[in-house]
Amino acid sequence: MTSSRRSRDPVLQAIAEVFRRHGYEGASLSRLTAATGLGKGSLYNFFPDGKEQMAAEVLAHIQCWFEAEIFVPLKETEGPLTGIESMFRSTEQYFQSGQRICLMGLMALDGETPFGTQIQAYFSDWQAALALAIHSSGKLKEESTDLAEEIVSGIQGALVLAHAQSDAGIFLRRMQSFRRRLAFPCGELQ
Amino acid sequence: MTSSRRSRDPVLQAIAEVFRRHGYEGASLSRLTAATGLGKGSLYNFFPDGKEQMAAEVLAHIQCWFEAEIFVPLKETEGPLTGIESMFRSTEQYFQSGQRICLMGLMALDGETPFGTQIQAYFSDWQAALALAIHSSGKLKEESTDLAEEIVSGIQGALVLAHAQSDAGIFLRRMQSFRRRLAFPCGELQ
DNA sequence: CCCAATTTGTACCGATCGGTACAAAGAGTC
DNA sequence: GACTCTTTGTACCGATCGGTACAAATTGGG
Repeated sequence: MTSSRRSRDPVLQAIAEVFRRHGYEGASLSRLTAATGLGKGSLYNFFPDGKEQMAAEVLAHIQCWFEAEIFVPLKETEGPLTGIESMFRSTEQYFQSGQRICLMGLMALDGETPFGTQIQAYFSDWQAALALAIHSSGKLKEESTDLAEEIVSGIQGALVLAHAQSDAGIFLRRMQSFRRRLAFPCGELQ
Repeated sequence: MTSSRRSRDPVLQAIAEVFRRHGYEGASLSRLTAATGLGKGSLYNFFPDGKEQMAAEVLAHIQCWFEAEIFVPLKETEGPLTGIESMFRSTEQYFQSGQRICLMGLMALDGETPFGTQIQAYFSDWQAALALAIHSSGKLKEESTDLAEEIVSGIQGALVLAHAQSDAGIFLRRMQSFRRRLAFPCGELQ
């Protein structure tokens, strides 16, 4: 039991990578067994409900990671910009400077999956936490939610474009642009 | 022969919708026959090379549409903002105010498809045309390409977020935000 | 060391995958 | 109406799909 908990994490990460590369329908059991190094027997021992459970747990794992590493710092850090800057840094690191894809975004586009609510929660949590941080950095409430929407969606778009062009620079440039946008004290630019 | 050309377009559109909803791997022949109303025989008569040819022609069709309806107006319209505003309007219409997904963006994320160059061309054509229009509206060259990158990627992100939240308002709000961003005369906001 | 519980590999299931073969049906031409 | 040429439906192909059954191997606690 303890060993199952111990080994669950790397397995989940390998599975996540398969979903990222092939989408939900493209993540076949043969690819999943190859990526994890586990046979079907082990895989169905860990995830009795099959592919759907694997995807659900991967998404929950991702949500958890972002909650701990990004949303909480956004909401709790006292210094107004330190939480936001830590978000940018963690985001750049997580997405490997734009070379890695956001599984939540991919599954959102894929549609027809039973994970709509998980995906919805991920994005609204992110936007809410960021809006709060921006607001507490001195901007108006309205402008803060608008900027948060712009940045959260902008990150997704930057990942799409960076992957389409195989150019991680696009992602990093967009992130710098968001930083610049937040650095200005007030709302004179809308 | 003439009838084959005549009926090819609506068939392509039905196929495109299947790819949009299910991705490349999820677009099974059974779904494609159901969506087009054609049997396998007819489908392979139109597209002898099967699914790959269907996807390639769908992407080419999309590229063509954008070229004619968006990129050319962007490059040719004399009035600086009329071309850009027409892009926003056509984009909103094409993506049905954010309820429809960008197949190019989806395929870009899906990866592992043999359409990388087509997707790359689509996005770089769009960005180049938009950058030129922005530049000719009076902004600096550098700022123009940056703004074009921001807007093209921002549109993709807006589509992702709008679909994730099932809220077309997100897409329309982002588009309005881009309009505002371009309305300001110069680059004092960076 | 033994025993119970877990973990693993393998064989197998029906269904569906993308794709082919081919004969019947239509359509246009003379 | 006989002749092509295209379009269509149907049956079929091997491969792979997601998932199950189950016995062998492994593991951990006593």
